[in-house]
Amino acid sequence: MLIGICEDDPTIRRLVSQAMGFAGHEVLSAHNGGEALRLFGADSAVDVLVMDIGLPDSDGRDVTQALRSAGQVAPVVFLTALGSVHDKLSGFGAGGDDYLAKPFDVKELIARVEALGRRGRPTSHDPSGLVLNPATHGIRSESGQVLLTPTEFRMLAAITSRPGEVVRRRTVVAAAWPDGAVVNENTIDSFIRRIRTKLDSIGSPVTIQTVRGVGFRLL
Amino acid sequence: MLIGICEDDPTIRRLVSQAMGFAGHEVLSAHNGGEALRLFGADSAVDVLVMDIGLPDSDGRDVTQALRSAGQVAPVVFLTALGSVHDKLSGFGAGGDDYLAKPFDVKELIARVEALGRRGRPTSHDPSGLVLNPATHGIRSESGQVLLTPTEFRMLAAITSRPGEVVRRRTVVAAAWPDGAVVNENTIDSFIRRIRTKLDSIGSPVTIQTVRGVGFRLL
DNA sequence: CACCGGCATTCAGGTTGTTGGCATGGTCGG
DNA sequence: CCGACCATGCCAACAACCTGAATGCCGGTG
Repeated sequence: MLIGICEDDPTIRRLVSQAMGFAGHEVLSAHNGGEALRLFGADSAVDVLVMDIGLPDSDGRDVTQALRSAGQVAPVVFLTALGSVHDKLSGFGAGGDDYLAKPFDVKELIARVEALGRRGRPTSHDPSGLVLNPATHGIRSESGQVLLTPTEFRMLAAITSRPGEVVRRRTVVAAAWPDGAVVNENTIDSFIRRIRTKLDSIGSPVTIQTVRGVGFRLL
Repeated sequence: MLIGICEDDPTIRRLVSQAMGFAGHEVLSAHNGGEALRLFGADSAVDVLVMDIGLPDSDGRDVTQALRSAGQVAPVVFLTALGSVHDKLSGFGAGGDDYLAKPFDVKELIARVEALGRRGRPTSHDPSGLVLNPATHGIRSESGQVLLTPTEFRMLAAITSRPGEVVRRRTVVAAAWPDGAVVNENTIDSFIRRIRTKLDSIGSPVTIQTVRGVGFRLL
């Protein structure tokens, strides 16, 4: 895996880099927020980001949000000297996926990073390598990544949960509108269309096939 | 899972619906036998049916048999106010798979429903090695698989529900057009032909034999 | 408060797969 | 050998679906 690190303290940076190297991962490191924005944009292939919250030039949460709006969907682990619940929550609010208070055990960091990187169906190992990130509503394949809207994401999640199998329209609706809202049939098609557009905007190898009169399936 | 419930008592209906929702299942509910026949036909994707025996307009066992001959193969749990052994046996005789006496514990109902749902996943009880999947309208044999259209699927389901036995033309019609539509005799042949074509496009070992003047039979 | 941008929803029109039925030719039973 | 029944190929109508664009609905911003 390729891990992106944004951390101003050189000691921690080197420590983490070495440990990741031992664990078999590559590391790309940034010293501050500005560098992070350059290195970890949407075209960067990092699998997981490790982000210090207390950066010299900015707040790691702001950097993360900037990266998100630039299209970066990789999961993020925040590092911070502050251990309060409030900070933890604001970390998640900023689109973070995990949180670790300094001082931390390097092994724990590695474990969490690897867990995030693995995330994707453990059961139905989908052959496409399409990874959905619930924290950010982002999806990524080998060839790119893109952010989905909440409804788009729920809908796609329902379909990818059974790759290769047909998912009924009714099921897709139940997943996309959990409150049981009644929507025009056409609305479903509109969403499917936009998802398809986004899928192939990142050159994804997977496609959503429609099975007339039944539903959709991931191929 | 998609659970179909047929129960006239609104209290029980709501109770069960909510509980199923909590357990992560979708629910489709019918108030009486007639509605059940419309909602839970062969093209319905229900994974398990919960059927009250004491319905206002009919007997749940009769409804179940009607659904069976319409090609519905999902397992059924019967609910009843009567707890006698006799009723229990007649429930099994009607093609039921489990039995629960009122008043019942909702947790127990959920447990049984889930057990049945897991047990017969791609449901079809036919010995020929042909597997029908109601959720996807797909059929599979050792040698391959195809997707059928909704009408094709209902028709084939009716025939495979009695492998080896002759199914009358009128029975096939009733299964394929549950709304009681009147169709040209020739239309049946057209569909049979399409099904046959798809069957041998996957090199299926089973074939549909026509019994002149009577109907069809799976061999 | 007016404006803007993103999201959800709906509409209208074109496109395609499914249906149901026709015409034709074959096959079976008497 | 004839009529009833079934198989086959084909086509028109329809419903399901796709597509592009317009509308309404917030939450944030100047």
